[in-house]
Amino acid sequence: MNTPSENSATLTKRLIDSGLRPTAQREVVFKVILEKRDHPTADEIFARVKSQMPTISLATVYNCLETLVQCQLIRQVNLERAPTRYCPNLHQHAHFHDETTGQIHDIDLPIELVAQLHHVLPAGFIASSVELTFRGDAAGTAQPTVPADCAPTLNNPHGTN
Amino acid sequence: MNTPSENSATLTKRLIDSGLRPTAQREVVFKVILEKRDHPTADEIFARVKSQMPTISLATVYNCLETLVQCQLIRQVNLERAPTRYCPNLHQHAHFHDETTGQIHDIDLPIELVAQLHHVLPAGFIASSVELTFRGDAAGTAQPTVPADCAPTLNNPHGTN
DNA sequence: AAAGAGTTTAGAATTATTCTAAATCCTTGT
DNA sequence: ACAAGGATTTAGAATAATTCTAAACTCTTT
Repeated sequence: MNTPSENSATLTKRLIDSGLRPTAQREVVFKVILEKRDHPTADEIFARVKSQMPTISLATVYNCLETLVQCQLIRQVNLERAPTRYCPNLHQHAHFHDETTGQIHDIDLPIELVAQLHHVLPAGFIASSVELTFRGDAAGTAQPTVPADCAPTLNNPHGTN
Repeated sequence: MNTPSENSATLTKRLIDSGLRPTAQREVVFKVILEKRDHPTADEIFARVKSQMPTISLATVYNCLETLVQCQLIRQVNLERAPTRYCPNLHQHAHFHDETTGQIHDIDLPIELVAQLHHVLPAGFIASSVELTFRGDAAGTAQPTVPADCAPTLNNPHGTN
């Protein structure tokens, strides 16, 4: 488990390593994404951030998100015909999109399976990332698969479970 | 291999089975998607269709695409922050998005692997579909992985290879 | 041939995202 | 401390993709 100030320190380090500046806007955007382990859209993030920093603009939120994705602090998730969502879970995992509730669940992926996935690629194809999305119904499941208290974090990228 | 008229017959059957009407617009949209084994956007499809049916509207193309997806005659593919693409290949397969050229390649998926993917789902999660997308570089590869002449078709849904 | 459902059409509306140019904020050299 | 210069933020305009709307059209059935 890591504290907000540890996350903030990591953010600062990553930004500086990439030749970028640690700004209050980048920090608060990152913070609200980590606070809640869901998959918010840019607009949702904008709404959450505004309560803490009422003067921030939507364009800045988009800029910050782009920066955070670049620095590999968050990932981008796209579902069919829906606004882009952002995911703080950097652990290798799949997404399950519940078509009934619209909820997105993180699904753990065994490392061996990920390796196997890469083996399906013909010679010459080098994948830098894989995205696996299931669509269907999660019968009676309202809880996230990865509870917040053992979820992967910056300083513990693979989680405690 | 199947002929255009066989495809058209299948389309008609599927539509009628779903209580929908086989219309000239639906037929021509389906036809242009099958003609070229790529992953066109709605706009690209609109452009191709217009040469054969100049009066068709973009809204109709969107309507037809929705219908075809519903009838499981084509699939929808979404890449990050990019317009939706449509795929005539119904064979279980992954997509490889070449970030250098922007091209999308179909990647064959062994049936066992697909089964394994479903096994990662916790109890209660029933997936009706899976989407697997790789992102990276396809060194020097300009040919599609599934050549058109043995690609899966309506009457031969798993292809000849 | 009238009724009624399904479909198409053009254009407006909406939504998500990116662009632009001016203002502001840091950092660094002096 | 202070000016220069690059990085960042801001508001609002612009763009792109998609969906909506309402009228017209077209089948099919009576």
